[in-house]
Amino acid sequence: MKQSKYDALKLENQLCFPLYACSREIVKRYKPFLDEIGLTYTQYIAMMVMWERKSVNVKELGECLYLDSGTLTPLLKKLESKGYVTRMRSDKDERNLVVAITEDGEKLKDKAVEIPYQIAGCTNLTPEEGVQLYGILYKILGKTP
Amino acid sequence: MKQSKYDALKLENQLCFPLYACSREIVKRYKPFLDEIGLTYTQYIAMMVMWERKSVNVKELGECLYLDSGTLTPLLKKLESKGYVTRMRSDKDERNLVVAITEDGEKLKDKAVEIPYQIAGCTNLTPEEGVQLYGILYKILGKTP
DNA sequence: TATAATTAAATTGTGCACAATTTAATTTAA
DNA sequence: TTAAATTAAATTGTGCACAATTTAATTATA
Repeated sequence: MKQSKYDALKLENQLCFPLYACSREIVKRYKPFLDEIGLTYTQYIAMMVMWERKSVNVKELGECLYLDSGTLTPLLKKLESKGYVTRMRSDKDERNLVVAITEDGEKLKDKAVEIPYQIAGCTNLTPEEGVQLYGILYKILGKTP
Repeated sequence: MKQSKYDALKLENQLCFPLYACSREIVKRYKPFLDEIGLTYTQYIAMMVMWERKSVNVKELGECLYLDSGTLTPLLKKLESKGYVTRMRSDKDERNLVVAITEDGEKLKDKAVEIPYQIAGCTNLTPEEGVQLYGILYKILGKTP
C-alpha cells in the first residue's frame, strides 16, 4: 500500500464526509413520505417537538433541534401560515415568542404517525447497528467542543 | 414507563435526527480551521477529490460527493474564481465539463494537510467507535433505497 | 441518415443553515 | 433609579442542497 503524508486528506479517510452524505441521504428518503403531509424535514422535526411539548418558545425549540432563530423564524412563519402553530409574544417576558400547536397541528400527528414505520423499511441496519449508531451520534453531540 | 402509539414520533426515538444534527455540528467544528484557508466545508471536500484525481468532470465529482450539478456548478465557479481549479468543456464530448486542479490548488493542499489532525482533537470517540461509525455510515450509503 | 431518446451541465426557484448585526425587552449594577 | 449589560427574536447576507426544467451535445433507432 502506497503511503503519503497527504493520506489524511483523502475522502475515504474522512469520518465527517459519510456523516454529511448520510444525513442528506436519509433526509432524501423521508421526502416522498413527508411530501404526502406537506412538510419539509426540518418542519417535521419541529412539529415533533410541538407534538410533545404543545408550547415552547423559540429558544427552547432551538435547543431541542440545535437550530437558531435565523433558521427557525422563517420556518415557524411557514408552519403558522399552514395553520399548524400559532406565534405570540409572551406576556411575562415580551422578548420570548411562544409557539403553540393548533388543533390542525394536532390532527397532523395522526397522519405523521405512519412515517417512522414507512422509513424503517428504507434502512438496512440491524437493530444492534441502530443502537450503536444512536449511541455514538449522541456521544458526539454531547461533547462541548 | 408511559407508552403511547405516538412514541415513534418522539424526537428522542429518531435515528435520523442525531445524524442530521451531528453532521451540522461537525461541519461547524471544521469552520474555524477551514476559515484559515478560505474554504467552506463543501468546497473542502470538493478539493479533496481534486487533490486526489487532478481532473474530473462534474458528473464524476457529483458521484464522489453525492451532489448534483445544481450544487456543484456554482461551487466550482467559486473555486475557479479563487484560482484553485479550471473549468473547460471536454474536446471529446462537449457535454462534459472538465474540472482540473491548478498549481495554486495544489499548493493549498500543503495548508490543508494540518486540518485532519486539528479536527481529531475536537472529537471524543474511541478509535473503535470511529471504525464502527464509519462502517455503519457506509452501510447506509451503500444501500440503494 | 433524419429523428427520437438520452445524457451532461446549467438554470430556476424554494428552503434551509448560520454568522453577524439589529431591535427591543429585561436584568444587573453603579 | 437610571445607565450598562444581557437576553431573545428578527433581520441580513452568503452558501449550500435539491427538485424541476432548460439547453446543448451525443447516441440510438426507425
